Amino acid sequence: MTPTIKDVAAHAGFSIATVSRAINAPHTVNPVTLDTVRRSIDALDFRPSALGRQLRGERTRLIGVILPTLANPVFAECLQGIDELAATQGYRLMLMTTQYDTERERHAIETLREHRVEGLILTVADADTHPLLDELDRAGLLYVLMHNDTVRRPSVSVDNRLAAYEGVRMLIAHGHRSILMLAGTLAASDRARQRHLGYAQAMQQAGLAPAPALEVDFNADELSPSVLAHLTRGANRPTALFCSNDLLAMVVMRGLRRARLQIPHDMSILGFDGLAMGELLSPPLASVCAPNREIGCAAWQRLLARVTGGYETFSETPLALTLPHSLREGATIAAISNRNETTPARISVRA
Amino acid sequence: MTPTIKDVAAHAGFSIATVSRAINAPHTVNPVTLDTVRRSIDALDFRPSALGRQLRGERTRLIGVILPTLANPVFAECLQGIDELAATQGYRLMLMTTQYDTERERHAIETLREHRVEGLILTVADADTHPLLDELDRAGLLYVLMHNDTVRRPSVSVDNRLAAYEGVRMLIAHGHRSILMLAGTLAASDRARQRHLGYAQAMQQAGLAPAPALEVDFNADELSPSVLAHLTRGANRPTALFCSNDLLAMVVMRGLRRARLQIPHDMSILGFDGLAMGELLSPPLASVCAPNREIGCAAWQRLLARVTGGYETFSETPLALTLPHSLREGATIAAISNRNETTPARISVRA
DNA sequence: ATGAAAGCGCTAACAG
DNA sequence: CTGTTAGCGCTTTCAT
Repeated sequence: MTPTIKDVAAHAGFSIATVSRAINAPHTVNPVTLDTVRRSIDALDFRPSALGRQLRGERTRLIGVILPTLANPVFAECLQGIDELAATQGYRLMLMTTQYDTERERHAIETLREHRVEGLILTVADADTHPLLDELDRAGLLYVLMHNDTVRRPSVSVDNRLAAYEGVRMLIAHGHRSILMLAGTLAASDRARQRHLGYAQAMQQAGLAPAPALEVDFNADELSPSVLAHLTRGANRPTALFCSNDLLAMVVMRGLRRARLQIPHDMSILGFDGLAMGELLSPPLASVCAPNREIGCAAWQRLLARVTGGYETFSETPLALTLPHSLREGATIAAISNRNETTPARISVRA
Repeated sequence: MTPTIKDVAAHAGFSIATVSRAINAPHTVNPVTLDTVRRSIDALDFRPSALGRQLRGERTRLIGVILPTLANPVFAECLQGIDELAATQGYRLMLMTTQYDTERERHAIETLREHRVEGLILTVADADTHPLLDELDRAGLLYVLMHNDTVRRPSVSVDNRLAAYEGVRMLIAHGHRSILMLAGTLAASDRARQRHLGYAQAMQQAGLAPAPALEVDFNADELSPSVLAHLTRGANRPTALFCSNDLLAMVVMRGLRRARLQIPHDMSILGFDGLAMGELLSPPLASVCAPNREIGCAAWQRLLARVTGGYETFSETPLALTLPHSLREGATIAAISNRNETTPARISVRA
């Protein structure tokens, strides 16, 4: 069906070796021959099989990418960065998503290894304790994590703790004293932990009491009554919410609006991720921003350096590469008077 | 480095054929042998090379996916659908993005063909006149388009013309008479054309004058003065905008807000795509919704049917599969009194 | 400058 | 039930 190098050789009247050379090292073959061969290649619409090549040579120029989901633009943004560089440098991407499911993670890694990918770029729930990553280490398969917050493994991320700390300090600077952190239900992730740590530190430093993260079901249409109760009831109801990611922040805002709360008048909102889309919201979402696309690019570059560089196993740069974060003030944060947080917050012009 | 079937054979003391059988047809080998072989496989951490397999067998179980960009969630949503089914059915995805660049499209197709993908799922700017697709037809490489609106090629989409028609009718039903369509600058796409057609039909049918689509730069931070002039100036300024996609709608809304226009009070907005995220906006974005995820799923199923089914070249179902669209009323549309469109619109409770 | 031949990792006849 | 062998499409010595 599909023509092979043999067909070309026969058509051109040369050996397959010559055809191979004509393709891979044109200068080593007689110009006239070269021309003939090329004509045959065109005539047959021949396309060298990557399979055959890869089997022969060592390099597959294939990189595996494993992401939790594409429903969250954070990962789509990272992937954009990766894809851009991959395309430039002649590498192919094999993509698999896991929905944070360990079984699917295992399966993805397995599949990708069977395809002899030269390396892996991935995001997992919790990197430190992930057995599959230990396995990769043992097997010597190169990988770089994105977003995972760990010093034990090759990774690219922001300083989640510090970033969250600064974000919450900003809330405090705006006069908020009762601040709650919200997280998704599956949020046993390393970065969610770090973000909560930063939240807690900022609170304590201001002499405020940090609370455990409140879990919110991402997919529910409405906020659950119990969550809503937490957010609205009496005495020391929170005036600001720190959401562990932007998508969650958006879901929460919708829930609050449906419950007739106004943002930021009745509740200030701070997200995390810095989704490009957040800026398009009304009001623009305040967020602790990670450079998602750049994280993807950096992960790619680190991986490629190791893949091509070869042997500098460690001792090079630190395992964890930390990229700078930034604060997007947005307009979902209102300053409030410090007088009395139990009454509905008042709008301040300073916001 | 990586162990091969030979290593396993040597380690187990059997031939490579037996090892191969132990893997692919366990029931055909002696249980004791099987056990030994499996032990060796584990001991060596052997993983059969997909390369070797593919080279031998006909099937690569590899599908290429070519998307314009992942920055627009429309495509990420489609990809989710594809990926879900691919994972279930044991296929691998090779992903490439093009940024609507023809050269990159060519390159992506080329690369994917070299990898002997069994089929292609893709979205291009304009399917009807796309020379590369003709080439695919000629070469007999199976493909299915997503979102492209054409009857000439295998595709899955909504009826863009009809959907847009209904959307604009909805605007008209809300009392709007001066309605403008906005499109992205690179919007020479087949679906943008169909959507404009639907817009024009709805307008004409209501005795209103359709205007050419107004081009808006997607990436600019602010709306250009000339665009803004179109939207706000005097006599018959539009009271509603039909945006050719949701992302554009969001950008436009930001621009309008910066220009101190209120939505929907001063301007009603209707998007197209039905991004999941649109529901999270405030106000929730009215949109003509395509079932993006399902489009991905359907494209996958059609492709796989052809890939595995084999020979029913045509005569089966029609080339273009049209999935049902829906209207999401959202809250970016206000009803206006029909009296006098030249004065600022008034809020109506009916919205 | 070109060709013959080996071999990459694997599967599939075909023998035994 | 197991082994031998050929060959998938290609690159790469090694001769010529």
